[in-house]
Amino acid sequence: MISSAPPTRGLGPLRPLRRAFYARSSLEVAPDLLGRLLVRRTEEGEPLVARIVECEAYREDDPASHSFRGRTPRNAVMFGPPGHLYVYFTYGMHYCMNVVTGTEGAGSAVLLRAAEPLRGLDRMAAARGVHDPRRLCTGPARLTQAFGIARAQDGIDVTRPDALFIAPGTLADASAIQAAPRVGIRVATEQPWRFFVRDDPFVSAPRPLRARRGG
DNA sequence: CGTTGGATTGGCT
DNA sequence: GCCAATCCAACGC
Repeated sequence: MISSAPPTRGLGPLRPLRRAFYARSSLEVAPDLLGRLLVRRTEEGEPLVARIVECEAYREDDPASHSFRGRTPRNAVMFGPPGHLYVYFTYGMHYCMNVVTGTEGAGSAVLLRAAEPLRGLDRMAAARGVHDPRRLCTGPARLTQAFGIARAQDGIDVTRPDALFIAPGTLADASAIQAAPRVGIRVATEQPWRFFVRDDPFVSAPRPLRARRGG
């Protein structure tokens, strides 16, 4: 018996991608995040791990971006150095998380929208209040809630092997990466800056996970 | 200082 | 398909 690990793919090394990974255009970083592993370390237990399957690029010349109208206290982290976490609160109840990209002062980031939970599903379920694996990390606010990310994590450095980072995992096949318009925005809807793994069941649809007749 | 609406989700019709 | 939940940033006066 070599291993008692669950029968998933090997995770590879759980160490952070370096800052150079993030120091590129959000349009380059976003598709390069698909298949990577989001890793959450807390004081207790093994780390939470999920495979990123969907994200969206935002940039400063982009009317849909929080950074479009300049720096404010809320979006300040977006204008800082790459490789930091930008967490924002919205709709009075939800947090969403981005990784800052590009050069310091640019104001670009990638919104993490959905992931396939791989480790620590029980604790994700406890944080979310549901158990269906497809409802744990499928959607930006769900992902953030499952990972215990909130205002306190705004600005943390994701190139450190601390609270939250992204490990190399296995980049999704280029042939499986699909681009489409971003979700939930009212402007710049013509830009295909949402990137996701085609046919992956953990990608969020505009109305995901509703019971479908015969489905 | 008042108003508006949001990079969402879950529940009901 | 529709809408409430529930806070607060952004903006106009």
